[in-house]
Amino acid sequence: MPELPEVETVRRGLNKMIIGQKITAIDILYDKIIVGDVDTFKEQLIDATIAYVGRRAKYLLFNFDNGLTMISHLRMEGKYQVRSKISDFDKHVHIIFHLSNGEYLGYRDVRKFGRMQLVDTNDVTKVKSIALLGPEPLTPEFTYQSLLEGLKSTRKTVKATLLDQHVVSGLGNIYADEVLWLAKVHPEQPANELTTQQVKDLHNGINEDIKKAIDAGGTTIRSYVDATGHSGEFQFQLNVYGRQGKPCKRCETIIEKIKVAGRGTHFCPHCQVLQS
DNA sequence: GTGTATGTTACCCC
DNA sequence: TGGGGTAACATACA
Repeated sequence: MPELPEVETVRRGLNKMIIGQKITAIDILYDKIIVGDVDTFKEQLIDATIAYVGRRAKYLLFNFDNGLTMISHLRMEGKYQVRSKISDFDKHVHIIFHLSNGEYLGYRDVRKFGRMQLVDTNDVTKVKSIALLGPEPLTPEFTYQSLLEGLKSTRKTVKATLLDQHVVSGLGNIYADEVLWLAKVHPEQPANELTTQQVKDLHNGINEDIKKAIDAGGTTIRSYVDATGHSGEFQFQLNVYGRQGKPCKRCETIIEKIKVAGRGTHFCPHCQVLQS
């Protein structure tokens, strides 16, 4: 599913394909994707030109030359596609942007969970969902100290805390399991009980894993492809996610799968021991 | 038909 | 109150 590395890969693909294109028309086939008034959304984007696609955590930021930004979250299965004919889109494409070069940018979302919201570019950081995000990996703001403070402030399980976008943003279920394995931390360990060394290992592991995943173009587990239609390659480097029943790559103990914070959670019962 | 999958928000409850 | 748990969103697939 799209977590930070997948969204970053989509962003890069979009920037190669649609920069400088003007929106000439928009077809909205499923209203609930759009946050706010659908007609206003259309009116404000017609004749606007796409200047640059940015990103904050898992949010794509389509910046237009008229001072507006479209905040787009892919949630579980959202994806963007560029096609030369509308008939090239299937029934799961709910929003179609007509571009000035004659091509079409489609938003496909089987589950319809994704959302798009149009705001003034100057106000993007004031939008609640963006404003409350914690620092993201690979930025100067994501420090050992910031992670330590986020973990120390709660008795929630460390896994739930890593998934909490206010502590560190951009991680989802796959990378949360991966970094816990890297740092040898049990997913159900209360966040405020981690040792200094474990927090350091988590901080390093998050940065390194996210960087490797971006370099690999993200992880394709179920359906993820980037804006150019390519799969990611990081699934071949996963250490625990989806490996239940298989031997741990460090110690050969069989990887287990349990439920933590309502999510499927994979860990090595030998490397990742619950400490009391 | 049933259970499971994932991200985020809403909401109930102790 | 904070926070834990879970439903809801909508669909595909084993």
